[in-house]
Amino acid sequence: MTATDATAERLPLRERKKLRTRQALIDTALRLFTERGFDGTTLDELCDAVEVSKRTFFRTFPSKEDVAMAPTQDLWAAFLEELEGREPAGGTVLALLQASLYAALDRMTDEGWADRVRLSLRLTAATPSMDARGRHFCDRTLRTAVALLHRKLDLQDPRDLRPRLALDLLLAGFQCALETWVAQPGDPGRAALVAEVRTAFAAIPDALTFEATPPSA
Amino acid sequence: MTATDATAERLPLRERKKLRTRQALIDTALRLFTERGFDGTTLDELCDAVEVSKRTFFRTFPSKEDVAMAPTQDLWAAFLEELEGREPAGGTVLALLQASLYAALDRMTDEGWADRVRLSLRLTAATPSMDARGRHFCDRTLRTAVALLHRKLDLQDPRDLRPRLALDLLLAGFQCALETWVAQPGDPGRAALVAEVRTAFAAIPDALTFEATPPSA
DNA sequence: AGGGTTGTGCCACTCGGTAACACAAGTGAT
DNA sequence: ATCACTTGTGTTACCGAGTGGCACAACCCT
Repeated sequence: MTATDATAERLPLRERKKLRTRQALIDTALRLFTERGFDGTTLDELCDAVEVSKRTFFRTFPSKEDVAMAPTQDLWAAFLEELEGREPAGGTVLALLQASLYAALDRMTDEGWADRVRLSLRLTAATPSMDARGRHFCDRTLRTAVALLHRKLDLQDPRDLRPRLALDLLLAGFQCALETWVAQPGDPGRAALVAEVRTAFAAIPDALTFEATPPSA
Repeated sequence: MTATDATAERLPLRERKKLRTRQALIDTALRLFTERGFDGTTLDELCDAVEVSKRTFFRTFPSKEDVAMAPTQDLWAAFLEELEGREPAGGTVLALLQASLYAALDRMTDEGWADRVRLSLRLTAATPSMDARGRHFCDRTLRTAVALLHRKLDLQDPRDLRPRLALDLLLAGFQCALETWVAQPGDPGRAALVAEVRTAFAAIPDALTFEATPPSA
């Protein structure tokens, strides 16, 4: 319907159908989960609403949690693609990573993307099992990216922790940005998110030198 | 049997029994999960082995995953206590956090602790649902610590990201240390883990300034 | 010893997730 | 158009995690 249409214009009919039910599942899931809560919605109800069998659901998504986290997962997939496409040429690794993330954000041109991400994040914050799953996914992406960096930078020592730590910083900053963005009133769009990301990234260097002065002093 | 004995010397009989079955569940779970795999072991089998009803299991642990992650959770609880007990007095926040973690590690004096953690981590690495749950727990600890820091440092701006980022760095470094430690041959003890932590923490400043030089140059 | 409290075992149940198999729908040929 | 072939879907039956309710036993206090 909304997101994948541009890229799926001329696919075989079968594939288009699959994408349509996939998108319907995502949208309906976000709606139902938001209305009745994640645990308050059974998979059967969701499948009834979309008129799909439970079997089909699990062919499309690996778990109940994943259907509501598709929007953010798209972003991370784009991030990995961007990182893959970039060549290291001067500047810090952290800057390279940040540039990839900005580019990935720029690619999320879909109309409802920001709203879906917002719904998804609110659900994640309210649902432990979704939170857990989300962090697991994040970590898998991080590991893929670490391996990619090691390859791209041609690092001799596989135990060199610097790429890993840089990625952790990127992730931490982005998480912060997402949290403040999703807490904003109204429906701030993608641009507002990018602004938050810039703020968060700007705070990174200070985090190391941040002095622990006692409050009385 | 092993860990909580020192502190539980003279508790009411009922509490001691509870702790004993708890410890038995942890040890048996680590053994069974390691032998047959996490998914290859049903809760019924575990409960039969410990001679406890499934109902009792869920009164002791909130999920099947948690029983195998108790050792690390003990460490994080100790970390929070240490952080709570320390007063900020000069030095960076990051150093304060690192000191708390070292102190928490020093408190894990239990004989089998290192071995249990190793088993637990290997299981976690091999079991997605355990990994997810573990990261969720880590994040909850992080949030508690962030709130604690904001209170202790008497920060005016609740959106100040520096404590959060510093904690993320601490966590990232510790995760790195755990991974390399658990991959070491033999059964390195707690001291070896502390050494790995020092190495990882030493790499943190470099992560920011790490240059992305192309491999050809 | 006896009454109150608290943990435990058993039973039945819901729901997420999977396997097997039959069937319908899309695809590509003649 | 129609035929075989491939591929996605629905149905049924099932397993295992996790929960609620209730009776019962074990501990604790006096």
